[in-house]
Amino acid sequence: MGIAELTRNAVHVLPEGALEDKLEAGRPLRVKLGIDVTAPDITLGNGIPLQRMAAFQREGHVGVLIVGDYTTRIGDPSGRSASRPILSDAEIDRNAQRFVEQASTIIDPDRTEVRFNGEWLAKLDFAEILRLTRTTTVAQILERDDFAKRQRAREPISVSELLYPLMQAYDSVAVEADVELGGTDQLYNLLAGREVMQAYGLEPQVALTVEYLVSWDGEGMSASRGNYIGLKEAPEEQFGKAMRIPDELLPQWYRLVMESEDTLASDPLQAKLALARWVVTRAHGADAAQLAEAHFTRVVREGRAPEEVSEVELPPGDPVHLPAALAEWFGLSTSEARRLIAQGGVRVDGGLVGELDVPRTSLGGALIQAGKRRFVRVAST
RNA sequence: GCAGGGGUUCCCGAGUGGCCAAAGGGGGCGGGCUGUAAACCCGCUGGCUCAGCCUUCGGAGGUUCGAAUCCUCCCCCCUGCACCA
Repeated sequence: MGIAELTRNAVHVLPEGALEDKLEAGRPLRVKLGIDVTAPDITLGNGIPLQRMAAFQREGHVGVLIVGDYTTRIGDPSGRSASRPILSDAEIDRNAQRFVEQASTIIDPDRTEVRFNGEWLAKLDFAEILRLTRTTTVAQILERDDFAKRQRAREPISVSELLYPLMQAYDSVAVEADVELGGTDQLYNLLAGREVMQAYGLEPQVALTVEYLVSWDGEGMSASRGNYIGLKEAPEEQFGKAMRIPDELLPQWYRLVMESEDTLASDPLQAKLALARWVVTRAHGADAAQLAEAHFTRVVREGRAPEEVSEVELPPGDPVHLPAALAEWFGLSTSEARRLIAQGGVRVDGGLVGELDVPRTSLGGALIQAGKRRFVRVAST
């Protein structure tokens, strides 16, 4: 146990020796992790630092989960950055609600404080904000790698974005964090938190960053990029997406996600199946994992229809104009549906479709397939 | 404020009067193959009951038989200068 487990998969634990000192004090440490509310899902990527939080909790420490509702509400006023859409209050609240539920697949909810940063940020008046801004300099903030890159690339940086690290740092002041967790991309923000805490007369937090989980597209997993597995996503989705990662990423996923020391089985398919099973099991339990795997085997590997297929109604008219019907059933545009048919991607009861207009009688009760894994059953007349 | 450079289809990015629904790449989708929703190969990728029609190139007008491409005004971004409590 002890420190090795707490810092598993860590990249930075700064400053050196500080964590040890805090642990020696013997009191429960407050371990902070902030999460954005821009997307409704917490991802397997967020799971990596959450797993560290869980490790601290097992040692008797307290997790402090910060929901960035206020930071999200403010958004990015440049209006240019699509990566930070401004959400409505209702959406933010709904997302925040789901967060705790999702995070609880990893952390111990009984040893977790959930705090919304609007709780303190909303109360700051201008004078206090100025006090906060005096703790740092523009040069320091621009040092941060992504700002530096955008400067070089001559991309816009709004002033409010420069304030983000300070807001996050202030969170640490508000909750009196002992340790702040984050991906390696967060290193700057975590260190900024130290300086600001010090300026506010608090003992600065320890910055603990963990490796960033790389997704199937080779990019860091993030909700805004869409390349993620949600911690509470449907079992079949989780399973399929896990099977989607390239073989080369398996060792990293084993280490970061499963925290497994296993040298991988020589058979990458088996290794990946085991990973997929593991992910679904943690989120939904072993039974769900088994069902998800059965679904995967049946639909993806064997190319058969799933056991459960949702039922749809036939549109009026005879013959039935298939592009319009498919568009309706599968949420496509009729043009997409046409292409799908033209490319041999549509089957009715297993038979390839060539015609755009099909007699009504041939569709009643039929199994319609669009592509490899989209199925629908037409209600029998 | 002044000067210069920019805003193109989901993203990046070509395109400077007709051959442009717009190159190329990414992503996505479909097909093939397979050990997987890996890898690889091929195709498709604005909409529409589709050999045709309709709507797109920051916005609004205009020139022209014809505009993403030319003109006018406006909005936004970048760089430099000026300003700098």
